[in-house]
Amino acid sequence: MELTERKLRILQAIVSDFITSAEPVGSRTLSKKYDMGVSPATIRNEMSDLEEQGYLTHPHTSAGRVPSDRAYRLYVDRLMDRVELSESEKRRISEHLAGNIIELDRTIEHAANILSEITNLTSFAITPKQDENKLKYINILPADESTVVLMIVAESGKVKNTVLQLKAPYHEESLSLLSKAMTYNYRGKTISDIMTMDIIRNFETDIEAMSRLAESIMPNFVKTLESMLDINLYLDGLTNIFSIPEYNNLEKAKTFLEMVNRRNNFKDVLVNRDEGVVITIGAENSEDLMRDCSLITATYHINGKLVGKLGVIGPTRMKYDKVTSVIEYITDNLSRSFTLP
Amino acid sequence: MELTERKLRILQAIVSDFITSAEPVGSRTLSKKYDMGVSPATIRNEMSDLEEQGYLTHPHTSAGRVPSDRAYRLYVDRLMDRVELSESEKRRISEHLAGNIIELDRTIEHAANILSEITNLTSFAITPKQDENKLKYINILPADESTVVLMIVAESGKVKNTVLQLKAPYHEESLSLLSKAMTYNYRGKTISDIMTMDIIRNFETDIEAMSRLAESIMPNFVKTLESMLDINLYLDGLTNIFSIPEYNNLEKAKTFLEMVNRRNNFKDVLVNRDEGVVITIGAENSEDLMRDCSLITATYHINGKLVGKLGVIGPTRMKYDKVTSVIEYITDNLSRSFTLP
DNA sequence: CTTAGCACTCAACAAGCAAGAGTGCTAACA
DNA sequence: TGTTAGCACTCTTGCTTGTTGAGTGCTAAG
Repeated sequence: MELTERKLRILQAIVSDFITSAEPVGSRTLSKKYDMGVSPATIRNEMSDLEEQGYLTHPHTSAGRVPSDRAYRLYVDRLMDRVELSESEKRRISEHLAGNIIELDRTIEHAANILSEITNLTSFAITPKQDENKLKYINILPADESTVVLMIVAESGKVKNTVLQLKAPYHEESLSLLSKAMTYNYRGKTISDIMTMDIIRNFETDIEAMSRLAESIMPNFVKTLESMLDINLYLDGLTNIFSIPEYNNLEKAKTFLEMVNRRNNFKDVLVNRDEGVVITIGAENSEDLMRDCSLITATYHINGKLVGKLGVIGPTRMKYDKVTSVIEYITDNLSRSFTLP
Repeated sequence: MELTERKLRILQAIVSDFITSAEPVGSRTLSKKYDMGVSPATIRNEMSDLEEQGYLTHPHTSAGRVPSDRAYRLYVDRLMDRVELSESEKRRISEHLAGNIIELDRTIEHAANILSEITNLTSFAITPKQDENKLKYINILPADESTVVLMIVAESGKVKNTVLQLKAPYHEESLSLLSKAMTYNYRGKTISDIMTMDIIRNFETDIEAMSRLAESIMPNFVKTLESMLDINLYLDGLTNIFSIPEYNNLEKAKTFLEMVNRRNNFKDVLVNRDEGVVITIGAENSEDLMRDCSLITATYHINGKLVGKLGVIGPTRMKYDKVTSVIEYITDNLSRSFTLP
């Protein structure tokens, strides 16, 4: 039941032709454009076999053939070639990601940005899960008579701050004391540890002023920690779908946009994907709404540990070779710039 | 050329009917549904007059009448009634905006959120311009052997921080010295002053270690200030347009989404609008792409000064009365929660 | 096994037609 | 003078029908 050399060649021709033209491809076109050395009739016979084996489908009797998910899978696994990015593309990418400031979130946003521009698809990126991230220190700084800034710094370099409105004025010394006490207590613990264990309740101190301060700050400390756990999702190139023939009817465009806009749902899908480059084609996606889409993701690393993801979503007919190369190139770049020397 | 009482009543009926039905309204429907006390024929005569005066249009000979921009303008200025929000809506809004933590950006995002949910339109919000905002202090904190966190606090309570990767290790004392020196220099100055004037170049110090540190930090200080000036734009309910008949063809939906997605352009439009509740209808909008849309914005205040904006964009056929009330209610709430007691 | 030839199928487009909604006008009425 | 009924007219919408072109499947010959 293995495919012959010729069948493979025909299949490859059909897939690449359909990927660029979006039109069902017929036997005549095939034999002309790709000089296969055989006549259309022969190709028809072969195509008929391929259809029987589930690699091709037939929108209707008198239309050409269209690759099935299975054909794309074969194409991705065995037929497609690596694509080397052009110099100008490489330059564009590095320029977008450059900068000696490590601004994690912004850099990732830019990565999603450039990805959608180069691929003309809808791109996305998520920031790493932070739950294994350890706290480095906590700082509470004065801002106003009754306003303070709570600042939490994690070992990864992630910083989060919240402006807090206190009910009463405070003493600056209490602030720095409390900062030190909290840092002493929580340093080196992971964020999720702090959240799940009961250490927060047990935070007690004998110094009266500090204890009152702690009372109003602790709940917000927890909230801020919580928000540090949040995974950010960046989407870009949403309107690109309008130039893709697959979405040239309202119903489909709507479905697509609504699917991607269910951000939490979409985040979950991304979080649960494996590391490395992962391609899921059409019905291989577990989500019903994604059955007509292909998803390509790759992972980037921060200091070789924390893992975030980046990728594109689009119709099953997409330039798998090119897109994969771009995504890999970008995630490599990201990992490198997020790794301290 | 003043409109008679009856013409006004007819116009009001047409506008409200069309706003809910989205169908051209004919004379027969009008006299039946809104018992005007006159026959369809009479109404036809009146409608004919109204059309002559530019309040109504005619998609084609045998269709009902459709209100023009001018009719909506009249409706908004004179005919529409205030709408009181339901208790449950009020509750939903306050719940969304509640919280004793002042997290400016997040609260504003939530506001845009609830606005689109209640109105079923596309909503947006922008954060205030920060250029009149004065610096309160600057803090440079240690994070790693060669990493520091630069933190800038403005008088409004706005906080911004950047993680900086230094080329060489530093002394903690130099950090706190530099923080103090910078604070001393820039406190009380507005952000745009600092950026435009030359004070940055002139930042000099005799202490050797500090000066080297300052050299690598100053450029990033400027960048961070720059990013503080950035106005954030939050959009929500984009996919709502798919349930609006006006956008039930691909071309229009595409145009709409692309217009809103040109974020910088859209930001500019918003920034340049007047304070208070502003309604612009169809061709009243200066932007070409917005000629088919109406825009309603209102302003909220932070501590009675800094001004941000919130609003919706949708087809000219929208529930002006309801939407205006919701927007006003939300901005009032925002202003109140952003004002320290 | 490959190929030429031919009948067959189906989508897409255009043209024609009927039904329905709504108007504009005219003439009669209060 | 304002209001109304009646009627012809217009235009959209949906339906049907016919035509064209692309492409297939099958058969028989090379």
